[in-house]
Amino acid sequence: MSHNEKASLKSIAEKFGISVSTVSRVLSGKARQYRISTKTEELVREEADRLGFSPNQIASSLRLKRTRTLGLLIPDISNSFFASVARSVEVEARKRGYSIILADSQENEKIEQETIRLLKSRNIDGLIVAPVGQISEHLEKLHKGGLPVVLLDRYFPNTDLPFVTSDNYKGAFEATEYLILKGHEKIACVGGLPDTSTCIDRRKGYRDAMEKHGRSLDESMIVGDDFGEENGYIESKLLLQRNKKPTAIFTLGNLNAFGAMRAIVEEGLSIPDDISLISFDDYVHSAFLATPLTAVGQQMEAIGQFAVKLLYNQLDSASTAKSKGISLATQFNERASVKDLTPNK
Amino acid sequence: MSHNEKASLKSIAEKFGISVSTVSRVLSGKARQYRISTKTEELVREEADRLGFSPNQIASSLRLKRTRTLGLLIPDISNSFFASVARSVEVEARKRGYSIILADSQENEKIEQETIRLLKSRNIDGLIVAPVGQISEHLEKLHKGGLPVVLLDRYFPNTDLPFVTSDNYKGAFEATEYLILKGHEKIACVGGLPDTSTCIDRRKGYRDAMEKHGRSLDESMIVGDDFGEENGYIESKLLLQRNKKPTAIFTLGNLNAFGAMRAIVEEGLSIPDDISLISFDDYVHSAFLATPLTAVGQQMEAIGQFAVKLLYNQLDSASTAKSKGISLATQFNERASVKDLTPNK
DNA sequence: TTGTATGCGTTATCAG
DNA sequence: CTGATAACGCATACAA
Repeated sequence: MSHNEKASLKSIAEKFGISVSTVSRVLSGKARQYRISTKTEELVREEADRLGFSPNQIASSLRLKRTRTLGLLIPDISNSFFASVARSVEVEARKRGYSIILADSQENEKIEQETIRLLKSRNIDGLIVAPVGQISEHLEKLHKGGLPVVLLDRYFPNTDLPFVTSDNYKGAFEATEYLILKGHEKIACVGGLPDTSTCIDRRKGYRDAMEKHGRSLDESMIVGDDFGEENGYIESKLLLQRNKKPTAIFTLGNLNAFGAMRAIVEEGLSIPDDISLISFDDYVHSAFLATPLTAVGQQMEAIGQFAVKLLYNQLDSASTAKSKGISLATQFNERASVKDLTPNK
Repeated sequence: MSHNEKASLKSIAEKFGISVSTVSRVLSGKARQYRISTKTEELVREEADRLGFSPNQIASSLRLKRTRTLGLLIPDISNSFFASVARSVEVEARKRGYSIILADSQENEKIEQETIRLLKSRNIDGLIVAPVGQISEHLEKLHKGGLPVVLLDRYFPNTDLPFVTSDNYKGAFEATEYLILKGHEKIACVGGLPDTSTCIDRRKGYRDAMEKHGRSLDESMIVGDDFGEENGYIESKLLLQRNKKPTAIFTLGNLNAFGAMRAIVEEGLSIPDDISLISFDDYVHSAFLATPLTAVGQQMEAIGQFAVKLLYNQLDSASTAKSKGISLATQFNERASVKDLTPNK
């Protein structure tokens, strides 16, 4: 039956004694435009269906200089936040006929740079990237070189690279204010990679909330080197062993929060009785944690969709929309990890 | 400076008045083999570096009929199990010079089939797939058509498609036996998509453990339609409202477990005092759950690595290794979600 | 309504 | 040691 060498426009054309162009036109939906006879069109269509044939995208890409492929470069796809965003990106991209080449930079700048080069050599039409470091040159160069780029989660303030992120400032501000209104004075801010926009904005939200409410700003309460669990653990542990412990910890990322929990448990303390905890990044199953965690949720699905949309605006030359960047609202999910220290009225 | 049209073998060749072939040879590391003069080689190398140029993979792919691209088709990349496996696959594949086109079938057979077609038209060199349904024809056809395929997580017993999965039978057997040894009689088995190998094997493990220990096998205690949270919730809820409630629930997947927890909480019961819970699939942060969850862990990273390795065996024509399938050991993680019902000695 | 011819950028073959 | 050339499969300008 199907012992053909390998289907192609040519093989189909030969089978019916017609030309490759005709087959190409039919299969790329241009039968109308070229006024191909219904008979011919049918013939080709049926044969293609029978063979399960679709034109070779590689050849097409070479010819059209367009691969309909997007690069998605993520620091850690096993992190639930990024996994959710990635899913959204993939689904949204496929809707528009684009495939996703996934790459994991493993939170490593060098891998990020190498991978970008790799992706470029694969002729992606656009790149969605959650950058690892604070260096933006390589991305700006790409962008200026004509490759559509959209930043995810983190952005670079001094560039015009479009981005999609949450309103990190406001989310952090609200979380901190919530703690303050619950009567907390000594609030620690734990975790985050210091030079990333996410960390900077969240810390600023924290600071401004403290100031607004006249809380003294103890800089030694703002600690953290990255978004990892280990860092949350270490910094929390140190904080908890001080003379003047904080009464609340605000972690800047979901992994930081789990590290903090580990430290808290290890110190024999409990949440929220001994110490309150709030985290940026909500967790799918936060409600089932030992103490249901109060957290700042992000709109992962929307982030992914916007990223694709912003990229699409750049891909579609007709589009005039030149969005610079988008901040999405966060959601404050109050659960049970914060103790109310205000005197009962 | 770099206001070149677009770098290519040709543009570089012209710049130095040499031939495209020579440039190609240098840049594909065949300078030695073709005994290119050191001078020429240097020249080309430097220029390529200066431009950050790598040969166009699309053109190369067309010529070589090999894309160095693998398809990774997953039912839900936002599920932490698959996210971890995906990360491992991507890292392992990149090590070997392969890129990953990620596709999410959204637990939908139709999307799976369409996507496979899409991936094929993109000329992937191999496919790693965690199939949604119980239909294997499309995959067998692919495989017989010469496309290397490796199944992930689930396999089809009556085919010779190579697979990587956990030892689901043994993991489930151990979990069930553990419950029995803790004195449980009425043990429910909740969740799982009935016709998948994972579900079948896990249920068989459950059944055999029950039988081995002379427990009556109440078929109405084996319930579930899929691996989702909602199904875990519904089935658990129904079980808990029976006259003769189970004293323990064994869920067949991580999402099922969260559904079960939700039902348990909603019924005003507590784990493990009122009901014990064990789940297949461990959870990164199971230890921090309200009741630290006893669970059967899988080796996500190894699964991903093996998948790539098995695929690689097929890609590498020189290889004789024709592995049929691999089962990886599970790990039983005892925590605190199971109550000991045995009389104190 | 259809066909012919060209080129996309690369690699392999063959020829020097 | 190097070069010219053909071919990979497709899409389009041009021709009929």
